[in-house]
Amino acid sequence: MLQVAFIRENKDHVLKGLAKRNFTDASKKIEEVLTTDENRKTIQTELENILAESNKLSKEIGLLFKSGEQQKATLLKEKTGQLKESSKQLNEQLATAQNDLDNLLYQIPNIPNTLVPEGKGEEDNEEIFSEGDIPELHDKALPHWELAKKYDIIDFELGNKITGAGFPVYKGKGAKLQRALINYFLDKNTDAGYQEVQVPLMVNEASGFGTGQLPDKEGQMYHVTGDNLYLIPTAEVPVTNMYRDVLLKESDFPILHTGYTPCFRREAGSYGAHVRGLNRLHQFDKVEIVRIEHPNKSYDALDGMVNHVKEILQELKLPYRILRLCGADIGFTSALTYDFEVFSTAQDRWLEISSVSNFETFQANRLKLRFKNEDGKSELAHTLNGSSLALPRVLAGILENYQTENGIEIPEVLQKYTGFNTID
RNA sequence: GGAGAGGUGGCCGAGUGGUUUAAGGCGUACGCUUGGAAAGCGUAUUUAUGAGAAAUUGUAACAAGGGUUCGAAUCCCUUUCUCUCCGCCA
Repeated sequence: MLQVAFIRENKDHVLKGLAKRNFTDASKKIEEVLTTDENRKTIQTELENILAESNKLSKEIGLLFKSGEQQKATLLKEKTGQLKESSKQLNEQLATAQNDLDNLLYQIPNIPNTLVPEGKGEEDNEEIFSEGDIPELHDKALPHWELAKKYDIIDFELGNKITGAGFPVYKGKGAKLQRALINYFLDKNTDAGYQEVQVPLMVNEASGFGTGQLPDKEGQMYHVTGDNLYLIPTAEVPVTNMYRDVLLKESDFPILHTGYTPCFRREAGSYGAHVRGLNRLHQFDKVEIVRIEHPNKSYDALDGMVNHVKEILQELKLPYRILRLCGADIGFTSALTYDFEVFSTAQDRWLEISSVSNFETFQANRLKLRFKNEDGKSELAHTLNGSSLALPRVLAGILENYQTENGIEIPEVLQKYTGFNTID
């Protein structure tokens, strides 16, 4: 969530940013925010004056009682009674104004970085890099869901029976390949300085709110109503929330974490060929990297994360490209996002396998994640995160791109983790 | 899940209705002292937000939320977390 002070002081910049996102009625919304905030301030000042007055009187009454001047005290009591009445009213008004303001602010997305291209949809995302040869597959090449069946390594029907669509069962070498990928990713990340953490897979409301899933996007998460908890849609939520309500020192930067978790997403409304096989699941595994950075360093950190993910894909020898998401496609909370897509040769399409973003202070403001700067003042930190990587689509990419007529080769870098070189 | 006891500042710990943002201690910072260090002495040491050029100052916060009262860390209610005992359990 943006800070009102920021909106007030950078109105033009905010409006331009919202225009890039094709945000409708931006200037109307922003005006509404500002007037609501002014209103809130006026009420608050008035309330505080009344409270100051009544605090003063209360002290006097206390002194009068002590010195036995009951009558005078009783007189003053009547006065405070009136003050109390008006402070009650003002309090209600203040709560309403604050609530109105919050509701407005929740609707306003993060302001995109200047690098973010204009655009109307995902077709306007800017490809900034691509690498890896797209293999020439043999005539009988199959999409991964058929390979999975042929070699009996992923069973989608079994998942349907146990839970429902989107909850596959990985078997034998499929399960082992998945575990190998997780270990490989975690090792790469910890080697690069990210501290490994294991975090809860369910979070409370405050955490969902902190990273921006709540209040608007609760439909994407599974809600455990009995205990009012949510299954995490990504490790970003619990990992970033480790730093909710935290006041850091400058020397604490940079903070780097990596964590492996299953992720749960309802994906309501998705259907068709795009959700076939491993393309889109309700439960999937992901290794995440999260950084908390000084505002001056966050864009260097973002580049560092992009390069890190690049290195992993190079080692896996998968054909991939990097997109800089345009204003229409970038997430609500992000200021700049790079998507990594791996080419799924047998499907002839790109699959998103990582999304690396800088949220600047957008999450930190909600999280109350601050640090003491050189002047001794507290300032919001920057939060960043990215996938390194999302497992199912990497798996799909490997199965499809590494298939031969005799079986599926295992990328060399993974062989020491799997203990086998082919699936056949 | 049942019964009981608790939650106070960076930490320990006092405080059961009235100049208490909160004694005392520890820690930390600065100064004095010292050849240097320790000890000692002195000073400082929460956050958010409003006003002010600044010194300063208003308001709020003693787990969270609500209530009683002129006045709440202190009394009442709800929620939550921790500890002890019992139950269940990988």
